[in-house]
Amino acid sequence: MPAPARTPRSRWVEEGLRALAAGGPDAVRVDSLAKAIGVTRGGFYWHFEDRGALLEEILDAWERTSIDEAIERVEAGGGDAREKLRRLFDLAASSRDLLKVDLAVRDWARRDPAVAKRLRRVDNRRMDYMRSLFALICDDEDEVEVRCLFTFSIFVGSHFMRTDNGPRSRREMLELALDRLTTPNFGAL
Amino acid sequence: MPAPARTPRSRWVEEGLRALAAGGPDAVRVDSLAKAIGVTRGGFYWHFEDRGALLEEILDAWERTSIDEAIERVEAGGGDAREKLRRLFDLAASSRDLLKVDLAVRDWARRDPAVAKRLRRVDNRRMDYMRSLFALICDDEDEVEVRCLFTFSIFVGSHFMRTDNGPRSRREMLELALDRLTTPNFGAL
DNA sequence: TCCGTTCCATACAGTTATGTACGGAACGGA
DNA sequence: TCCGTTCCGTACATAACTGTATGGAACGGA
Repeated sequence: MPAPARTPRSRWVEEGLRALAAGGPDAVRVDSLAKAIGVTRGGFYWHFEDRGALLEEILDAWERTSIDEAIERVEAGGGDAREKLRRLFDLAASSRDLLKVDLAVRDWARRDPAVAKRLRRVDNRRMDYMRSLFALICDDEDEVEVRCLFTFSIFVGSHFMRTDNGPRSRREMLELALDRLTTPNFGAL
Repeated sequence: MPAPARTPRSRWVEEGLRALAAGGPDAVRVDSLAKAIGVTRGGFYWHFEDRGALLEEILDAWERTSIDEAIERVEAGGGDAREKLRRLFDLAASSRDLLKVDLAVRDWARRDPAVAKRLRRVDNRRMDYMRSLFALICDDEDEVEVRCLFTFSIFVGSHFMRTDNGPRSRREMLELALDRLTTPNFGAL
């Protein structure tokens, strides 16, 4: 019967995610993954049709863990909408590796329509979830939308910005912004 | 005396910017630039030491045009702070090519410290300029900072997001957000 | 011990890129 | 017409990577 998997399929995907996070899709090279794992490319082509097939599976893995798991974990904690938003933000900021994959995929999506389609699916689900939370905090529909946009923008944008020391530190700024965003009807014009 | 430049140095930089915008730094290949221009690589190495030298000059060009020219153009239009912010936003959203270079540089900066340093310089100058404008609109210092963060985040983040049809269109959303941000003291908590 | 499954190493062919060397071609003055 | 500047084309050496083919090695049952 089956012999144990020494370097199973998942290992290549795992190492692929690491490479993607570190250097984008162009850094996902069969050669370097093999070197990182400590084997030659021999086994790779037993598992995968070609390099493209690996990239697909990498995206599959990212898509699964980045929506389902995330929302699940936030919901599991319970609490009101404000606490959940807090937790969502902390979660997004915490798991360093997953975040880097996320950013790499975002750039990748700019030039690959198939990747863009996947990202759209993921972002829409995240946005829907956020909308449902903000709707519990404020009544006005436009207000909800604007807060979603701000929140999502800060989450994504802040990692692509390189600004240092204005009057306040980055961390302080995010805190301040978050407080604003989770305060009921602060700006119902 | 000097013969006319048929494919001058600047031509390579220009085509390099185009490639960078389209596919990131990895897409800036001496070979493909030559093909795009319609010559062989022969002349390239007369102008540049190597591929790295070209990348440096590409970044130089981006740095020059993306701060100095931008701020200059916004200031040239005159008007009050609100109008200038409006114009700043329109400008940023309009020139498609420059924007794409900007986004490519942002991703690039995540893995190259030298690029990150340049981006920091640029972003700080932009942030300083925005801060000076928002300070004319609202008094509270924290308020100014939060608005800067929101504005910059939306500018950068919205191009890395892939969300469609919430209740309102993307364009409407940005309008709505901008109105909020340029309204004096809307949320002076 | 033998067998099937799972994987690894090695060798090879092909592609695409870099950088170097060098012989010119084109062009505008003098 | 000759010359210097500015480039272009070609050939060559090298490197990095992809994918294929093939012969096994390691391992756990039966």
